[in-house]
Amino acid sequence: MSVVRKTKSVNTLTTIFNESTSALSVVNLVNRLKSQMNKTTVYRVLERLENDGMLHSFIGVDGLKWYAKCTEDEETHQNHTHPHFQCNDCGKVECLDVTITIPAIKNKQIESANFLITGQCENCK
Amino acid sequence: MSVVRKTKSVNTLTTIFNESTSALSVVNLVNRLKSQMNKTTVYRVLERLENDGMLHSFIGVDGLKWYAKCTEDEETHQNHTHPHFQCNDCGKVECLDVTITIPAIKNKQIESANFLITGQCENCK
DNA sequence: TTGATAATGCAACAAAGTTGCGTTAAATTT
DNA sequence: AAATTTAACGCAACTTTGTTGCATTATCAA
Ligand SMILES: [Mn+2]
Ligand SMILES: [Mn+2]
Ligand SMILES: [Zn+2]
Ligand SMILES: [Zn+2]
Repeated sequence: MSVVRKTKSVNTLTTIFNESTSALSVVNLVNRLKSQMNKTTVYRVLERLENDGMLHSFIGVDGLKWYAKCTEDEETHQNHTHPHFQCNDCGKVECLDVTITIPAIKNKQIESANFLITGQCENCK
Repeated sequence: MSVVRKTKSVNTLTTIFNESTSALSVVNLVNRLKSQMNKTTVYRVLERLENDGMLHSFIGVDGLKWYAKCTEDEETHQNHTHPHFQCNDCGKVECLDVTITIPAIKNKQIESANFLITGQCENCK
């Protein structure tokens, strides 16, 4: 349990992620919350929410950090290995509910996998 | 043809990649070549070598940019979609010669895919 | 050897993310 | 309800990665 106090910042970010269907970049959040909280706070709250299992993070094509809400299944079973999709046209990033099977790689111990698929989303293709 | 002059910097970096079996991060290259060339030059030469099809790049787990030599097959057929492996213990990054099949994702047009698998390499597991 | 210009060095900059520390405000105790 | 504790915050300064503009250098071909 990383978040021990329900602060205004925690509530704001929790609400944003609960109301969003897509992933959100830290840069985006820092910008739109500029008047409400400090950028350091954004980084720290997101980190805590991830530790709590509410959010998960990944790196986008541009190298920026993105966060998305975990599904109930993920929160309980820590099954966080799903691919992400980033639209090259509108920039939207989403979690994909598909399973990608990783072949066994000889002499290597696999711990986690990050899949990032890019292309055109439903609105842009 | 992006590289039109065989400069000392181009030769240095070409040799490094020809002699390396693993991928190399730009940060690493900038550091070890500090006495030989400017960091701007490192960035620019790598960009040109990638445009020429000799190297390909990808983003590591840490968000840093990595480069690796393309295989002959990749140089000719532009078949650059292979996974990469990053060792969590020693930090080594390699290209993996395995095929990962991306399932069709409805309502989305897939353009490219980045796969990054992390774990322990042969030396560290 | 000379001339055109691709490539480099350098310094300044931009953007993402981190750190330290004093202050504020949640939550708990009295 | 007031006092206490300390998690969380704001702010400023900093670090790191990567980029840009421009003067200078060195490659290559005429
Ligand atoms: Mn996701
Ligand atoms: Mn590769
Ligand atoms: Zn789109
Ligand atoms: Zn290793």
